Amino acid sequence: MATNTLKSIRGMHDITPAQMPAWRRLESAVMDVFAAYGYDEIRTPLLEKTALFFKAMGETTDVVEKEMYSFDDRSGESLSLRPEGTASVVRSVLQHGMLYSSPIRLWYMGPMFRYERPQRGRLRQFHQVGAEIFGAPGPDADAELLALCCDLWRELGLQGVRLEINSLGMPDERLEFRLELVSYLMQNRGALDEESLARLQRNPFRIMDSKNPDIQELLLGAPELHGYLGEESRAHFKSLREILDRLGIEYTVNPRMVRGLDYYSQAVFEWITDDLGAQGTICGGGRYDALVALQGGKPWPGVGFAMGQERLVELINQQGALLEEPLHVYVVLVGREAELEGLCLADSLRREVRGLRLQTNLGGGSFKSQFKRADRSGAALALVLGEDELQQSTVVVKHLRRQTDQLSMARDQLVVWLRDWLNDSHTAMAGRLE
RNA sequence: GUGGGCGUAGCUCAGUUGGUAGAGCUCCGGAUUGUGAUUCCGGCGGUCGUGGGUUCGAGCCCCAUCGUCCACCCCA
Repeated sequence: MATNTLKSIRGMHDITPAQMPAWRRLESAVMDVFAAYGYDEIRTPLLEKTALFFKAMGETTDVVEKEMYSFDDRSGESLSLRPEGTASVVRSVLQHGMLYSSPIRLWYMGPMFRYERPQRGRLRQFHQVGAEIFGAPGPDADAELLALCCDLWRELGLQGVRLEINSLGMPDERLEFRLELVSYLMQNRGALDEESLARLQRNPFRIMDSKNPDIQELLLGAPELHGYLGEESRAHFKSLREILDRLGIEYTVNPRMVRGLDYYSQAVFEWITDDLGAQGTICGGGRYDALVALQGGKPWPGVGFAMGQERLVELINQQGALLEEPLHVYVVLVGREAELEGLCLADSLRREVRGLRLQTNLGGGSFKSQFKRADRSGAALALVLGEDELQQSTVVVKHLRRQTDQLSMARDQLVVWLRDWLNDSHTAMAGRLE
């Protein structure tokens, strides 16, 4: 590559044609599953006012504090590329008065941006699929989202994805716990590492899921959040667990799990895999009953999740089945007249044989080189149009993946022949999937 | 923001104690001119990430810088 060729921005990757089968597999499964649950799709702008994310996500979270792509537009207003989807969806739902018909179920998919140091499973432009339910305060809504995730994993053929859940309680319950936790940690501040000390004032909950073993040991003697939960919070969590048990969805309760965004309350959850290195959370979410009010609406219950598409795509490549859509037909055209005739033939075949994927040779070339391209194209069949065929008004059909004699047929028989062939290959495909 | 590994052809990599670059795959062409994926032959393709320094001489040593990967932090 030339030395001064421009490259893409750090942490922002092309999704190349070679990667598309896994992406399409994921996205078509996502659409199927959301359709099965009756969710409506929503798309919001990639840019929002910076203030939106400050309000929604909390000013001291790492994401808004140091990971946002923010800039002033030409009128001097601060805008940011969205670092997540929920804030925008809440904004949109309020702006368009959608809550009046609640409960509503929404899903979205698209790129998000965070200025982080890239590593495995973490990019600066990454993609999320998310869902939100507004206006359903009960644990049945939480459970529905988890069941939906479960269906998606099954649809994608993913193994070894486990569910961890926790309850963060209500804000006032958490506040009381926070005071006790901080005071416990202050008494043992000698045992804290530098990072934990820094978090002590600003975000003490994060100390709970520290990976430092010494800290984990210290926490064994610390107060437990669950002890501070009120009647309502405990009932919500208990009921959620009952529904999950009934649905046969396996989970473990992880009392140390906290989530990085300030707006969560009550039930939170993560779907985790061990097959992706350090960034093993492929889906995370929970309830955020305070968020709508935070953005200036009436208090309104909400619950949702977001999953990382890049992480899912990597899992699909490891263990899922890909959605291949190979070419059916490559048309070999030799000679000026055959090229013209062939373009017309291709045109009518695409129109008359529904679902046919057909490519014509471009740029001429010998029979030899055109067959080479036909082979590389992945097509199952080659149609050949040369001088001989032109004269006889025929076309040659050759199987590229099977050892059979090629056959020559009249041009007007081709449509019927191809329809039959396509039909047969579909039933053969279906047979293999059974 | 912190730590470590790595940057040589489009891809995967080799390059021995410093002596002015190689392989495999891919791509293009050919093996008596209408048939691919096997085989054989040939060809295209690199100022060795970039900029300095040491040296008669640097892909190799030193410094800086950028990129990339992995981990921390954080998160999906």
